[in-house]
Amino acid sequence: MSQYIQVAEEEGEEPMEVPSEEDGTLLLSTLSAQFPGACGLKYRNPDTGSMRGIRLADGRLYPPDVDWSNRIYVAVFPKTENKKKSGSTASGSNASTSSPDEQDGGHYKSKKYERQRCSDLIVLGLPWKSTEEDLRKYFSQFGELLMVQVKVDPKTRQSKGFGFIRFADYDSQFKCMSQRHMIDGRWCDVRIPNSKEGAQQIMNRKVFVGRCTEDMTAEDLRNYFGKYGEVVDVFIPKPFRAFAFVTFADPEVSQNLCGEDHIIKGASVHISSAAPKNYDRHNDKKSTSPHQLGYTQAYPPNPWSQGPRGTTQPMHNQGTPMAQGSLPNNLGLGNLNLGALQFNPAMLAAAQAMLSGQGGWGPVGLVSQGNNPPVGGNVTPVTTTITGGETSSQASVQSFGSIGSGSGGTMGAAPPIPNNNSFLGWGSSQVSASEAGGSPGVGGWGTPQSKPSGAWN
DNA sequence: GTTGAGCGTT
Repeated sequence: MSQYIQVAEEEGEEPMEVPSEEDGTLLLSTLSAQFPGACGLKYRNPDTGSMRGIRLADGRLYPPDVDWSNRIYVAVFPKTENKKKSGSTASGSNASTSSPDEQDGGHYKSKKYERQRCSDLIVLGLPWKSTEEDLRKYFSQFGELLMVQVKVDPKTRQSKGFGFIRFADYDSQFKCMSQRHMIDGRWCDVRIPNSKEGAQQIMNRKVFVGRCTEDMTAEDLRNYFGKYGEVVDVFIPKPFRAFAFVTFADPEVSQNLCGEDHIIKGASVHISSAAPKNYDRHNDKKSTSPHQLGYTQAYPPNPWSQGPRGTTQPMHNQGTPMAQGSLPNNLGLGNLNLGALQFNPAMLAAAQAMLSGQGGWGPVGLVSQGNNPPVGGNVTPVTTTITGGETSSQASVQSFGSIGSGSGGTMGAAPPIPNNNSFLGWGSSQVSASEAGGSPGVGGWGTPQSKPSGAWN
């Protein structure tokens, strides 16, 4: 049965509730949707005083007992991301880049966010009166800022209502983009600027594994590929169709494997890039518009952010982000080497159908698994009010306390999200500073929880 | 001293 599980980013911190599946397991994708980069769960065993790890298999976390009970779990992150643990010392030396799953020091290193570069971010919807100092104060909660700008009219010095920021590290950027922001009483959006479109290094985390044999189970593939990096999903079409999809947490791992042949259970499988789901096999090319490809949705890890020019797609497509634009030749099925007859056309068509059906695209950071959408129906906002110090400016952070389709509902049955920024009343709704501390003025939501001033998770 | 979808005097 489904229940909500309390998870904290670190022990002692305020937990957030994440929904389990009907079978009682917690999808790793559900966890990582709220805790980007998380790769597992643990909790402190009161009997022994030590931390106890939660079983993870095939992208699912299993309750330690008959259910999850009421204990508070702590999200586990790959060592390289656990900056808080490493403290301020030796932060520059990346002694280990391995994820916990990584074995035997292979030549594939899991870089996680290290390879993700920061971009300038545009901040839209700023109050006219907000200054760069205000922005710096507000956005510093997410991490070190390298740049803060508020665009003003050169003559009047009046703010144009938008600005730009840049974080020093991707993790900060990721966190910042994963939510909307209440700044001086207005909801503001942080997005990748249009001018930076295509400059992102979006890489597919999902690989196509061809020439699979029938005796290869998902566990086999997970075990095998686990030595190259953290595997977040394995998908084997049923009935047997001689191929599978393996999704890694790190797109670089996927890319490194592409083109290689590997021996699994005595059979030679071929690994190649999984095609985007909108690949147009009739014209033997992918769709021309990157927006139609879901590309603009692929980058911002903010699942609630609209894409530029209103191209927001429903978020029920699970899947992986895809190299696009900057990596023109690794898309589609053109790189599956038909000429070598490694796969027959029926197999390719079946593979494409699978990708189209279950979705090959998704936002970075929303580790996908199975057919479960990362965003469900009912969403409960958490509003944090942040007082901007002596400037008396007030800002609050909105994140989500729980995501799911509510009691009894399955996430798979969640309705698609409308393709516009009025979803959940955003886009046009603005909340006064006085309202911000209480119920957000966005329609249909339940009672928001409050968090201490300045808190982040 | 007004406005509220957008995209950056370098």
